[in-house]
Amino acid sequence: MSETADLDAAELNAYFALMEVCNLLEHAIEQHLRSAGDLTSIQFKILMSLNNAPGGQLRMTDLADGIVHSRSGLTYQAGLLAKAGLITRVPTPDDERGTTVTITDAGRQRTADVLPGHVAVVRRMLLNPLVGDDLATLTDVLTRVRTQMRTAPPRSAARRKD
Amino acid sequence: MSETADLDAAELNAYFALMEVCNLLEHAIEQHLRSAGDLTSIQFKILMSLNNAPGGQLRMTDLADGIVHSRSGLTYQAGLLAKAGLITRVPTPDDERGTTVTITDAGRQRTADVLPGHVAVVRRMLLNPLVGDDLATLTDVLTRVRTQMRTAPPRSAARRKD
DNA sequence: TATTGTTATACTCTATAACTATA
DNA sequence: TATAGTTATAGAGTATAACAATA
Repeated sequence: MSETADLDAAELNAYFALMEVCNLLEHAIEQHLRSAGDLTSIQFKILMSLNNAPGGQLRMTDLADGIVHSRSGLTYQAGLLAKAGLITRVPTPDDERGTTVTITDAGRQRTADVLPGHVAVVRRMLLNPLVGDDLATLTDVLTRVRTQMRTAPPRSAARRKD
Repeated sequence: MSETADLDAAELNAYFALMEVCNLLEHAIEQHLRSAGDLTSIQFKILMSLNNAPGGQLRMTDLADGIVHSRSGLTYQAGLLAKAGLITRVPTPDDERGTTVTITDAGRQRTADVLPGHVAVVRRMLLNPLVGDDLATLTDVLTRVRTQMRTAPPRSAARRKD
C-alpha cells in the first residue's frame, strides 16, 4: 500500500469520527464559554495557563506556546483580556524587552465562574459515553499519535514563519 | 462524583490529547490544502460532498449539512468556488426556490490534484502511529462518543438560530 | 545582530437581519 | 405562512511586515 493510496473504509471512519467529535466538542465549548463568561476558547486557554503558572504570571512568549500561531495574535487577545480587566501587562523586570502577563483577581474569578460549566460540557459530551477501559485506551492511543505529530513536522516545513 | 466536579488527571489527559491531536491535524490539513490547491478545509469539504453525490450535484440545503453553521456562510463559500470555476449554480428545476450546485470538471480535477497529498497528511500524522488494534479501537470509542454527542444537544439549546 | 513584543494594515471569515421569490 | 437562498453589513480574528527597544 503506497503512501498516497486512498484511505480504506476503516481509516476514513476513524478520521471522520475524530474530526466530528472534536468539532462538535469545540463548538459546544465555545458556546458555553461565551454565554457563561464572555470568553473565547483562546482567551480561556490564556487565563487557564496563567492560573496554573506560579504567581499567576507568564511572559508573552511562554504564553503563546500551543495557544496561538502568531505573536501579533497573542498581543491582540491579551489586549482584549487587559481591557476587560482580567490580566495586567508590565515590562519584565530582568529583561526589559519582555512583557510579563499577570492574571488579576477578576481574571481568577472569571475562570472560577466558568470552570464548572466547562467541565460539565466535557463530561456530558466526551467523558460520559466512555465505559470500562475506554478512557485509558483512548488516552493511550491519542497520546501516541500526539507524540508522533509533534516529532513529524510537515514535509515542506518552512521552519520559521514569523 | 458530581456533574461539575473537577476532571481528574486521566480525564484531563484524554481531553487535552484529543484537542491537541485534532488541532494539529487540522492545522496540517489546512496548510496542505492551501499550498497544494488554494482551498480551505470548508471548500474542500464542499467539493468532496459534491464529488460523492450522484451527478456531482446537491442543493444548497443538503450541502450545508455538517459543513457550515449559517446559510449565508455557505452562500459566501459557494460564491468563492463558483468564481474559481470549481462549481456552478443553477435554479433547481422542480423547486424554483432552490439552488442546485454542480461540481465542474475543473472542480473534479482540483480535488483529484489535492487528494493524494491530503491522504498522505492524514496517514503521516494520524494513521501511521496506530498499531495493532488501535485503528479499530479508536474508531469504536469515537463512534460511540459521536453518537452520544449527536443525541445530547446543549442543555440551553435554542433550537433554531437562523 | 538577534530577540521581544507591538502596531499598522489588509484580508478572510462569520453571523445577523432584511429581503426576494417560490411553495 | 413557511421555506430556500442571497445580500448587506458589521464585527471578530488572523497574519504579514515594518517597527522600536533591549540583549
